[in-house]
Amino acid sequence: MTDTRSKILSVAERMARSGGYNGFSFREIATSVGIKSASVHHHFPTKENLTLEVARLYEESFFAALGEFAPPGGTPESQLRHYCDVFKNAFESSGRACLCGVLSNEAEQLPQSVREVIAGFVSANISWLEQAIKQGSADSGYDNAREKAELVYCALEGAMGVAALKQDIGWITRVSKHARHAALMD
Amino acid sequence: MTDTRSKILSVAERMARSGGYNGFSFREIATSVGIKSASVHHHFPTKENLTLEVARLYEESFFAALGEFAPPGGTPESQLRHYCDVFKNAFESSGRACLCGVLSNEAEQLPQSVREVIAGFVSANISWLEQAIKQGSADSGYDNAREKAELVYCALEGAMGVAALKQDIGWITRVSKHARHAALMD
DNA sequence: GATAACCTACCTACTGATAGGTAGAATCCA
DNA sequence: TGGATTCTACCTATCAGTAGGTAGGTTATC
Repeated sequence: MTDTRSKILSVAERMARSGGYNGFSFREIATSVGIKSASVHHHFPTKENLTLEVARLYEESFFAALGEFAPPGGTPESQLRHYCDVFKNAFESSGRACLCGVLSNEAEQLPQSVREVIAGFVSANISWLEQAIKQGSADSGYDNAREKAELVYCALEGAMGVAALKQDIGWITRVSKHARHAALMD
Repeated sequence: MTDTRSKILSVAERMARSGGYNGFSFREIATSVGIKSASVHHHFPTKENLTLEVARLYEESFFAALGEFAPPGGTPESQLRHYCDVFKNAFESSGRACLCGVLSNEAEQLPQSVREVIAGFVSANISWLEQAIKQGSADSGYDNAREKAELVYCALEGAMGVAALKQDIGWITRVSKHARHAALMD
């Protein structure tokens, strides 16, 4: 709502994507925003609270970019291309991996509420992809759509990690291409 | 060498795989081993030092399980299956993701030396896979071997993350199957 | 005059790291 | 052989710095 509030969320997202849950602090966020850490607590009482909000907004804007449902007009090809581009853009605009991918790798030490949001993000992605792959094929032409959706999602999350490590978007481009191909062939 | 030293390394690996670089501390390790944190510093002067050793040993034992080079006798099919099984076993025996996958997602905040070891792990994996996919095909039957290797690696790292998040090995099984299929088709 | 947004000042707990010491085993040398 | 020395593996105690979080005061806005 407030300008400060959204600045906090934006800085927190950036920091969480670069170092995970344990990789950011109220003090760092405060410094970056230009306020004191106590003021961050005014907007978000606890770290769990803040992280939850960051994760929810991330998912929201991710699916806003994606379109809540796969647009009914497109071919599976065009939809998968669109899906991969959302990931690619997420990396391109930040040089960082997917927030949910990063947090997944700390799952064991995450507050349960955060873990649940992350798990929801994964499920929503798989559903979107499954629908996109199935679309327009009443026949059994695209079998195993759900498993193929899992492949595409996992491949992209993995590629985001490597791309962030090597600071090379090529990994996303190449892995996207082959993952799409795999999802649509048989 | 010493029993204590290897206990420290073992505990550190477990903790790093469950929470990343910022997810473990000298004190936690010490408590788990049954000594004091100063004694951990006796064996490993700095955290960078300790993490470096953990990462090197992880890579070493990973490739020991894999076989330094793809065994010349096997078919690409059998070799890829073997590769996927190494990942699957790594999850099965610990319920945790790949150390290098976890650390990749903190790359930005990692000491450079550690980042380099992780990057080396990725490269070694791609080389192994590329060789396995190419093997026995002097013709152009297996084109784009390197890019397919990247797909397999990224898919598996992604699947390890989701499997750890959901505590469900099925993700690794299913993604492995489709990634292998994608790498060998065309 | 409320309410929101921010501050100073502080707390407890924990971080990686260091200083300095001790018990005991190994090594050296007359 | 036996005393002196050195090394290993740990210890206690402490450091400065940072973590998340809180109490209570100030300022600005409606």
